[in-house]
Amino acid sequence: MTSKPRETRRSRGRPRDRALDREHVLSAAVTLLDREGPDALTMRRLAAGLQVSPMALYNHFDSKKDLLRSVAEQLVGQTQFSSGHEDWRERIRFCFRRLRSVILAHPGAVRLMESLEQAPLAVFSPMEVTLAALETAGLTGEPALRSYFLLTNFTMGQVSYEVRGPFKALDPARALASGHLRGEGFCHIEAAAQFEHWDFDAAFEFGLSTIIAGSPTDHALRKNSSNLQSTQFPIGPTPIRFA
Amino acid sequence: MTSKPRETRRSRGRPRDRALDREHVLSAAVTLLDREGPDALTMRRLAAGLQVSPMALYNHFDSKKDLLRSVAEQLVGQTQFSSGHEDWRERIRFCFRRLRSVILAHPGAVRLMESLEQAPLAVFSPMEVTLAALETAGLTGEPALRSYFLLTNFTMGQVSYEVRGPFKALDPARALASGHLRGEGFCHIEAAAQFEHWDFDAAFEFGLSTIIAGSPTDHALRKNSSNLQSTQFPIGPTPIRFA
DNA sequence: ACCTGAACACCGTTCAAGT
DNA sequence: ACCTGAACACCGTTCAAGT
Repeated sequence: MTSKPRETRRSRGRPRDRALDREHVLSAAVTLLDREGPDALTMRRLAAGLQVSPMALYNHFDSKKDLLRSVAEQLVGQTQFSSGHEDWRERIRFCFRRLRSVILAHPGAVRLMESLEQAPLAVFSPMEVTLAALETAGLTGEPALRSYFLLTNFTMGQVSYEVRGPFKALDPARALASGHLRGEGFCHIEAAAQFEHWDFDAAFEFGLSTIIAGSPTDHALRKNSSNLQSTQFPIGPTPIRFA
Repeated sequence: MTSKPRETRRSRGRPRDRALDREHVLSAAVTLLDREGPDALTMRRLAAGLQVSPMALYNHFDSKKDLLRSVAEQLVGQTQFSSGHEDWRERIRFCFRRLRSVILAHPGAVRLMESLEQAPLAVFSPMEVTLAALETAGLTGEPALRSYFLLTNFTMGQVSYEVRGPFKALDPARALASGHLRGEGFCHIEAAAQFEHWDFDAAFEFGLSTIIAGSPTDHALRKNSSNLQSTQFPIGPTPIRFA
């Protein structure tokens, strides 16, 4: 796993080639997560991959929780959420497209992040970018926080849904078998199930646009939503895709 | 744990008072989840609470996964998402307020549901209600699905954030210590941290209203968003609270 | 300071056995 | 048909010991 030889390049005489350091452990953890999923990311298997005793990890991390949080931290912490777009709307779109992209690039990271009870600090970077963008649009204080809240919760919710494979459970036969949809039937769901290919990118862009258009900015308050028609549907540039 | 004596009341002679049935196990699982959280919900502890061998549970559930999914199923399956409101907007609000409420009433259910790889069938009940409501507003097909998607992802995202205690990690000192917010500083977050009481109910209602107002219904398309000002901010009736 | 091996208290689940 | 106890292959983590 990550056979990078780890040249010990600081102060050549003494430091004793230690087998581990945080960075090395974290990169091994990410590749383990990517290859075998979040359930495989255990202290013992990670240590085995590093050819080290399980207890060696505890010299660099307080606990498994600490390690998992650090993995999440590293993933979102190394991505750039700010951009130079003039339009504050584009800055917000860029930010959340990036957030979605990092996580989709590491599908196991979704369940990992959901399992954390403390969010990693790095998630505050998108928050800062968004609040700054909204401020230039004249939106501050609690209303701005609510818009940020709406954006981030929608994004994380969609990504979570997306990574799980959305309609895996949408088999009408299964739905029929259970008695849960008794009252209202489920004819609309049956109709919906016919969309066999669901365009997540478009759904995501729709969500962003809807939320941005719905933010009570100065602009929106003064001109009585003159550009509603144009900001509601535009799909914009295609979202960032990872290689 | 749930000392209900379980009168065996069907066909009095024969059926042998079996120690367990699905319903009994599930109710014990819910109380265990509520009292000690999702991590405590193990097969062994659940069995111990029921004074039964761990393996006895496997006569009623295929696996732990099956049991956990059934717990989620029971929680959201027993709530009524449809209502008789005339306004389709109110029907949608009612539906998602209910969804939020059930889950908030069992905070451990958030991590539980996030840990499932297959969603329980019962989550399709809100879907059916929403698609039906949107249809009366003239919205069908893929646009309707997108609006549903936006609503449910926002709701689940907010609930998840809400249950975790949102600003637990928003200590500016911690944020300063890490180098992650180097580029842009984090003055906006610092300002935001001053809101020491965050109104989740209001944030949720704002989200619902924004999404509903942003749905491209017949109505919105014909009248050029005449009621935008009034539908964007209204908080509406107070959300459902559980006893 | 960093790593190890043995040990402890837990997991989910298989299996053979009981009724 | 339903339940049990013993056993297996795993966990995270403590601890005493090595260098």
